[in-house]
Amino acid sequence: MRPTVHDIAAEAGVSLATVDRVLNDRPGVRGVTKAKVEAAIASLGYVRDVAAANLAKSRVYPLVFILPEGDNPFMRGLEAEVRRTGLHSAIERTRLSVVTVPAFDAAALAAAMDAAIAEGVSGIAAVAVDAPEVFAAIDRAREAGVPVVTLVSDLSGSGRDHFIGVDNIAAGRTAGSLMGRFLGNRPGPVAVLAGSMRVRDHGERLEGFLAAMSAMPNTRAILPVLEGQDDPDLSFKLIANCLAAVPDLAGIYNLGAGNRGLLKALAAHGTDLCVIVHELTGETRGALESGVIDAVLNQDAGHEVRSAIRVLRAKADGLSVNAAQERIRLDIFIKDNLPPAGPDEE
Amino acid sequence: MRPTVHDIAAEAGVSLATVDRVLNDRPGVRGVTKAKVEAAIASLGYVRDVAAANLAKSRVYPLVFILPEGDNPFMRGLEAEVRRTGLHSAIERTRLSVVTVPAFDAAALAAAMDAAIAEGVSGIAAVAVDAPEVFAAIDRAREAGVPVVTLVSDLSGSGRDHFIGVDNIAAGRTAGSLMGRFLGNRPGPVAVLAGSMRVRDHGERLEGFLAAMSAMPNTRAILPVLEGQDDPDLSFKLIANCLAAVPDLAGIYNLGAGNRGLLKALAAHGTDLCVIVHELTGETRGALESGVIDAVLNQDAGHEVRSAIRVLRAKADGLSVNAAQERIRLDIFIKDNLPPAGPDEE
DNA sequence: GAATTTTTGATGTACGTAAATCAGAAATTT
DNA sequence: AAATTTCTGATTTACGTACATCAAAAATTC
Repeated sequence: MRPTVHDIAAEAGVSLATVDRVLNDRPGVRGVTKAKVEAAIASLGYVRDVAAANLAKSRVYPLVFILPEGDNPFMRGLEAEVRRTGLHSAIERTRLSVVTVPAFDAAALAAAMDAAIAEGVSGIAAVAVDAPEVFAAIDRAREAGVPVVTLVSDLSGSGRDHFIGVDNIAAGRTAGSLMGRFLGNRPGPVAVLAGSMRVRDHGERLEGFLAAMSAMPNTRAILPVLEGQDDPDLSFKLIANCLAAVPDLAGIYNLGAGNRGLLKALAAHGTDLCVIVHELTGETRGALESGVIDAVLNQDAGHEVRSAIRVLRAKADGLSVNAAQERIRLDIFIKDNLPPAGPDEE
Repeated sequence: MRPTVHDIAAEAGVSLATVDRVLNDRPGVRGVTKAKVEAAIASLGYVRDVAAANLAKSRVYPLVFILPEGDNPFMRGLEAEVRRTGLHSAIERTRLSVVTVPAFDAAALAAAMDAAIAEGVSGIAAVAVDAPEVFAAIDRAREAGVPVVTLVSDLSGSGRDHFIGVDNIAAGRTAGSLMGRFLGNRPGPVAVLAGSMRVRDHGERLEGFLAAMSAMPNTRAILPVLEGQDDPDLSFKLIANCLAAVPDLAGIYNLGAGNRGLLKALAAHGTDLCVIVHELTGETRGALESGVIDAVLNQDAGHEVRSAIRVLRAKADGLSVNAAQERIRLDIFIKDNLPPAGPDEE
């Protein structure tokens, strides 16, 4: 049986009220007495029963997810995952809400964060935009005692409590390594399609990709990066032009979100290219199964949402987080280890 | 504010006691009344507050993990993970214990299960051995109302409530696909090292591997399976002999646990072979980083333990499980996406 | 040493549910 | 219609913690 506050009171030879004062940092306890109580806590190995405490406080945890607007399939999947999780998490005294803001709009993100703080949420998860306004908003959250985690795109150097997402440099390296090995000694250059180089994730992925490709035994030309702005039509045009202009093209790495345009261009082409992309969706899954795509790198939206909730709740309670458990892994999917289709793949 | 039992009583026009009888399936409620209460539950969207319920029941969940003895690194990692998790999970009213039994000993496993049932545990997680005794023991657990999940090695067709582990056929296929693609058009046969073909996992991995290899564009000879009994010395001898006898060997797939012997033989050889193995440990991590091993397929022990706990608790409470969340993924590691070393890698 | 302040104890209520008891009402049987 | 059985209500205690109040004790100040 785990010790309770009563056991501590008995062990320390004080009253329950005093134990309560020590446990909850209430004033009116002499240093000597406080030390006695703390010794009893330590010797009995007391751990507060969070469930009972929350019940007594009738505490709920309103958490806000701030996500970019637009038709980025990954973000929409993330949103769907939050909503789905929200249905089941009332049980755990958590109330989730989603706010969307224009993509890459630092001012809007900062405003949304301030609104959440004003509403008195107990935690914020946001896809960070790299701008001073956002740093400042995070600092304000910190002052207000509201924990903040960055989602998918980090903001290291800011006051954020935790980052939930993959290591994008490693993701790029992984793509480069697979591309190099899959191509072997087959000649021909490789094209890279990105959304925009102004986004930190994309920059990091490219960096890793180039590093891994240049470490391969046989050197291979990498064409200048195509920036498709994650727009299907523009991506289609860029890739179609590239396929026409570079007949000996050996592979394509899409490190951004615009897979739809890429796949459309490949369909018109008839492909024996090595194609590696990010994010497992219904479309990329189909292309993987049919052999158009060779590998998909993925971060699991469900895991990210659940991890964000666990971390924010732990931070709100002042508890520590299990770093190993909260690490988001980079999944490599080839057609042989595809998981059964989930509900969030369109 | 979420509705409580009091709200339901008011809504249904019955007393609190009656609501309690309906909620907990206690006898003494007429069909009409029961229907009224259930209607109220549905219309108010009542969900039982599990935390409060557990508090009231002062319920704890004693769970048993039954694992094979021996120096199988993966099993020992699993055990360490259970112990580590056990330290933190007292908070969640779960009490974990580990029982080890001789590997592949069906009678011992069945006896351990019966002992756990007799002790009144509220859930059993076991690495299943494929034998009638075990089927019978699972049935006895079922009759006693004790949920059972199989861990790592499944026993489909039995009464087990859930399987926690990877799809081993898909794992074999993945290994085969990677092997084929990494080798490209390089000639030479491939060797397969297993522990024992009498273990179901190993059989399934081989099956998947052979299927994927034969689906590759260029055919390639697969040497007869070497059975190293997961023993370092025997594995070393088998691989050393093979390397000597087959000078043009192109690759090795170890689908079992005996990586130590394999690595020792490779170290003495100086390798440009394509090597794919299972289970990320300190040794395989090092070999991956140094380039001796090309890919490691892994199932995360921490995830499996946490998943087993969640599933057993849900089953014990008669709740449903989130299948997508509980699916154990097959991780593909190459040197570029290695996670930081965890505590369970020796 | 008296007056004051600070510290401590005792006690009660609340959170949402479980579980038990006993009395009374309703339904069923005789 | 009476006796019996089956349901239902009212009430209480408990789980472990939070939080408030008031009185009593101890320490401090004057």
